[in-house]
Amino acid sequence: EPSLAYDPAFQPPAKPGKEQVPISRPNFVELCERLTAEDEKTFEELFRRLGLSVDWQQTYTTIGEVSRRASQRAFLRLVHRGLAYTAEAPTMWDVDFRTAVAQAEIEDREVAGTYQRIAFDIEGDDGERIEIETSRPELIPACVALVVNPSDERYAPFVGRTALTPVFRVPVPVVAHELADPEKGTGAAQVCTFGDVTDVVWWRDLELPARVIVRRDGTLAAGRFGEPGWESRDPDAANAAMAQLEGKAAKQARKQIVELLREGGWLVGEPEPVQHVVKFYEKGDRPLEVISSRQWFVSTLDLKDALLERGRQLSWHPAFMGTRYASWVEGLNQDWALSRQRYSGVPFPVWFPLDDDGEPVYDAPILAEEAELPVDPQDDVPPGFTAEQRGVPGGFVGDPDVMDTWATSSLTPQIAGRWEDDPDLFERVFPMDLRPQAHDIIRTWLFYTVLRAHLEHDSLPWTNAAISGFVLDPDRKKMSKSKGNVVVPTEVFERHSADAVRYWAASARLGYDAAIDDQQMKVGRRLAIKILNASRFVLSMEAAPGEITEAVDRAMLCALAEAVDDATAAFDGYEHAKALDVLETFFWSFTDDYLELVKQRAYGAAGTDGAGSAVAALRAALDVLLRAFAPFLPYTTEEVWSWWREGSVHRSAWPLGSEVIDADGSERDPGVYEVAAAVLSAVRKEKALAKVSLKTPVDSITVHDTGDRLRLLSQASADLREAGNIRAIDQAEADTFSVDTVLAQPDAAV
RNA sequence: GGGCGCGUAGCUCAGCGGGAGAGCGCUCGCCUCACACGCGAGAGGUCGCAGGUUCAAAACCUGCCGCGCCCACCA
Repeated sequence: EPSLAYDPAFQPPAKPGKEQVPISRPNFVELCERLTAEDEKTFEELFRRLGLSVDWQQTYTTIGEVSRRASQRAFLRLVHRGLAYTAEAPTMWDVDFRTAVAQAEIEDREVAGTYQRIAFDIEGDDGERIEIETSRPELIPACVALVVNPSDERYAPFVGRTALTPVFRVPVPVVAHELADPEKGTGAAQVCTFGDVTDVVWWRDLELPARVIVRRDGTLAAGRFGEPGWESRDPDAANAAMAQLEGKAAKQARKQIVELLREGGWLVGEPEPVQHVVKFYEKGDRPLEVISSRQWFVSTLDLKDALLERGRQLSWHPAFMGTRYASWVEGLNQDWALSRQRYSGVPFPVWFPLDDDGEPVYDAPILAEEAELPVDPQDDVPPGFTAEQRGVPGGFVGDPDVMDTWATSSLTPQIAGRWEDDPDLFERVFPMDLRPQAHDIIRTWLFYTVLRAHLEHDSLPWTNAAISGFVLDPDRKKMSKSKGNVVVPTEVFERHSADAVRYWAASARLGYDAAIDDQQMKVGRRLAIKILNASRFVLSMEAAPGEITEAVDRAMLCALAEAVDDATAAFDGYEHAKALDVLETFFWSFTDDYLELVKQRAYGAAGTDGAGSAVAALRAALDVLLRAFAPFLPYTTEEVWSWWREGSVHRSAWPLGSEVIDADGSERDPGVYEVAAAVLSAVRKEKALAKVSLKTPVDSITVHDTGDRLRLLSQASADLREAGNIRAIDQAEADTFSVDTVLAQPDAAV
């Protein structure tokens, strides 16, 4: 409640009740700051727990001094270059929030409405009429013309003549304009100031007068009919009718005027209920009105082509998201309405001089000096004035408006790069590499950021845009507070661990929605536990690592090198889910096949050299795998890393295939590993089908395969015999792979 | 009205010109000295529908159907 004074003792109720509590503006701002501090803590705890690699010394707030200065500086520079301007213009307006809103904050909603067919009399004649159809008859007092398509022969005789509005008997011209659609309604439309954006176009193009009747709170009020600008052939009737609409909101006024139309015989037929699409402020409950008001704008319409080109220069991940940006830019129909009639926000660094009558001179704004920023024109005094001159004729007044929040957010790269405050840093980091964000704010955060960088730096703000989908609830529904289906991150951390949640999140591709999936998180948890156990096992081998001489050891490392290179390529293409998949596939084969194959040799079954080769290969693989999994499972990998390595795995280098195996220049060939794993798997299958334990001895197996693969198999036969408890391995050349297995007879074992 | 994306095993998805796949779930078996928070195995699909191109189509082209989203001057 703006009239209340600051109350230092004010305490909000412990629990919010239904009753609104009046509070002064300074107290309100204080509470906002308290809540913000709490929320910041909550977010930091959440981000830390998630294991995000945030540099916590590089934080900023969008209302903080650095951001206010950057926002105001960027704004002033646009004003000086003529790219930001103040103008009285019809703008989309929310009658509940009582502020202008930008095109980006508007959304369409389908609502129930009614079309009424209404007759306008042609003046000075014998009962000729033009009929129109409208869903907003309450705007008839604001009607300034009737419009038809120039090619519409039905109405050609009327163009240039004068019609009289029903009820109010206001003379309005019948005019022609291309945008009038012969197919819609009757083909003739009333032009009102202002019913929608099309009205604004007609009003501007056809240079029509304005008769505004919608006030900023959404209620109706007209001028006095009969006076200049409000001509009427029957002023008394017009004023009497208007008296019935005065002060009513659009919806109520609509009912009222339909009655007046009916009484006067101007209503043709009965009103027809329809579902139609109406523009709403995304946070609003009532349809937007178009209201003329003084606002700050930033030029965008003249830049469409340049902004489309910026969109083409940007690397989109996935690529099709660039289409959304393009269709948004192509559909722009107004400059960016930058000012908001709100309490909280970054103020404009602007004052207006007051003339001798105490009226603001909007054409001559007084701009702050860059060196003084940030300023608050409500407290600070403009250059050349004294505090006593505030609000008095010949003095000045501060611009009361604040900027659209996107005015600050669109400077994120500049603010984070300490634009103008640290030129060396800025030079090094701008343009940045990557903007990660979801697709819902392409038209706002992404678009405005591209716009600001284009205007201020003649460049893109970053080279890549990684556009994610939404996290949906477990039933694939969009989460919303009102539906009560919001899943709080801390809940899933508690249930599954941060690494498991990251695993699930990393499995979702950019651009596609992902539903909260407990099963998938359990799989992630299982992978994490498997890494812990396998690592413990590898590091428990007592044999000293030696030279990697065994063919199967080298082959496993070749397979690992390929997996790592595939994962690297996937990451380079912003396909983190694919990178994870490749690594995971290798890892499960590593534990299920390779570890089983070399387990006995690593224990020493084939002597010191064989053990040394196995242990060295195992450790080399583990070292690489931990680094490769580190971005996905930061806690698990860091834990294992701490068992045997110095420092943090997150500061170690990303692994490359070349460091694993190519050092000696030999060719990569994972063949021995693949063939041995296939044979081991075939033997396990026989045991499973026979429903016997996997340690059941095997008398002999006969491997049928091509000569090449049999030669590879020979290099791993000792490991294979140990792993499968096989006494003899026979080979037979064949075109296709198969294994005959002869299990040992139970009585033979006795 | 225009556009984008998606429709593959019960579920979540990968594959995007030459063998129909993975994980989960389900069924069966196994306490094998890293892990029973585990291990092994099995069953399960006319790849939305209809045409076309091709020696060959889940994949390419055309049309349709369904779902989701974006944009639109919606009188």
